[in-house]
Amino acid sequence: MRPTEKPFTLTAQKVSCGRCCLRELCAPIDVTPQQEDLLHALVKQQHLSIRRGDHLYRGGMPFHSLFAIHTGSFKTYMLTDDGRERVEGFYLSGDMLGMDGISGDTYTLSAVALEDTGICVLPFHRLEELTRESPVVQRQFHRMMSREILRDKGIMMMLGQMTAEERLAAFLLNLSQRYEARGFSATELSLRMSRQDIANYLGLKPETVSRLLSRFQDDGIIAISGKNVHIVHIDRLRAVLGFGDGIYFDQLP
Amino acid sequence: MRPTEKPFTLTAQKVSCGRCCLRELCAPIDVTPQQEDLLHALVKQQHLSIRRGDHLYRGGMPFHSLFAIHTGSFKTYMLTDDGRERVEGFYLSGDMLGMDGISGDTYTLSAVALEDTGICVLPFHRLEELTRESPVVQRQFHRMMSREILRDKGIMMMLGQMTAEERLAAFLLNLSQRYEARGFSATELSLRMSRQDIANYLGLKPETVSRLLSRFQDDGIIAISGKNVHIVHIDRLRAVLGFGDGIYFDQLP
DNA sequence: ACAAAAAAATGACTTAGGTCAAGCGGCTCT
DNA sequence: AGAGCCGCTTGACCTAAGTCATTTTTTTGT
Repeated sequence: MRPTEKPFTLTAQKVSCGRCCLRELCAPIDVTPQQEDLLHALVKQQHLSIRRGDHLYRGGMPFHSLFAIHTGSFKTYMLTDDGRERVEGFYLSGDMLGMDGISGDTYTLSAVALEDTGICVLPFHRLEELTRESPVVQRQFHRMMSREILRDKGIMMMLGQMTAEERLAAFLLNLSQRYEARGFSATELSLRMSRQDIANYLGLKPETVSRLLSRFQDDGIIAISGKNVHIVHIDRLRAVLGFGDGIYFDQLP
Repeated sequence: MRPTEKPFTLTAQKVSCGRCCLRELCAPIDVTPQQEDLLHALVKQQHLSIRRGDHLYRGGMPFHSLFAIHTGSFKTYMLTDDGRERVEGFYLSGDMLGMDGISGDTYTLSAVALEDTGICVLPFHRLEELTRESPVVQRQFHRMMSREILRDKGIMMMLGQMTAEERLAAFLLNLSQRYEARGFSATELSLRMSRQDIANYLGLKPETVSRLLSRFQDDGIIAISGKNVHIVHIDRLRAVLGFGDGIYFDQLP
């Protein structure tokens, strides 16, 4: 079932970890420089490079750490009993991975790199220690977990009541928003994931995603060239959702 | 849009709170009696009685507490921009409510009682204090939040790739499992929520839910009488999902 | 740089579930 | 207790999205 590939190893490396990889924990509030130093000390200890197609973790592996994405992007998925996969989300630089592992002793999802990536390892027991010492860091960590819950509620909303067209529009707008928050263009998207993955994530079939992308292009809303999507009329894309603006189905910063 | 009803007030009452209402925090592990006392001291402070149809909290209200359901059941929902509601979940005695409020300063969902209920209030800042003092309680709280995340991933899975028939079977089996975990019959379910709510939760239309319940009954799998469902052949209900047993789409204990 | 393989696009047709409409029955309220 | 209302059920029909099949494009490995 699982493709053979090199086993999961913690390849410690000397990679400088900018503050971006702690966006979720530090931002958006008043972590004092001192506390920030603590966080950076924590995260600076271990770094990993995960190549495109390799796994950061797999469902069933013992849980020990959370991971902050320094560069690159991941998809997470869950395996069904009959071996098919269900894509649960796409994570970009600054996002935190691994929270699905906290409740048990093992990770529940699997995380696979969509491109060559650099990630920071946060040993969970160290993070817990730190949150016991600093109420501010504690609160920030709790916010982070709660945000993941909200994110999921948003996706449930989408899967529960949006049409295929609305889902795809919401997906593109969400990506646009997140790219923008990272300082990239909000209208020039580079889709790192396959149409298959997009379809799976949105609860659709690849053919439907293909058709809809073509339709959006024919309507002049977007221009596609392979993995690159140019959003020509972001307002018309918003209009597909039937309301002006706001947050779509996934509020990750 | 919102029906007028008595405003949200913290009607402190003298209700004895059995340990059941802290299932999520204490169970299943080794909280020492001492720590358990701390938790109970925390939770014993405030109790609420919420009548059927009344709200425990509403999206937009300032966040201050988590709530443990002592008796009764709730549904949570989110309002869409155009005022329709999306049912996010059903919560039974022992379940924890309000985690959607942690990430912001306000609750995001709304929680409405499906019957007359008794709930315990856990002021969040007190809970955070407590988790700073006790690593065991801290870990347990983190597990609880992570379990909520997993629960949502499970629902996403359902909404993303199950047929209507599978969703309804999963819903019934999930309820059965949770009733059983609370010491009730696994085969005699009393549905506290409307067909509308079930449909909305499952991403279906009420007519479809009705038809499927009738079909399950015609097939002899269940026997329905209004809100009461008797599961006649739980194995055949499991077979609808295409695999033997296990956990369905929602692992709340 | 080329060939093979995988991914994506497109068309024809099917179907699960939605929509609309009508009748039934069990609660709620006075 | 009885009237009225709302929620539930059921039927007939429709449509959005899925399925299957074919072609085109992109990616990958030598």
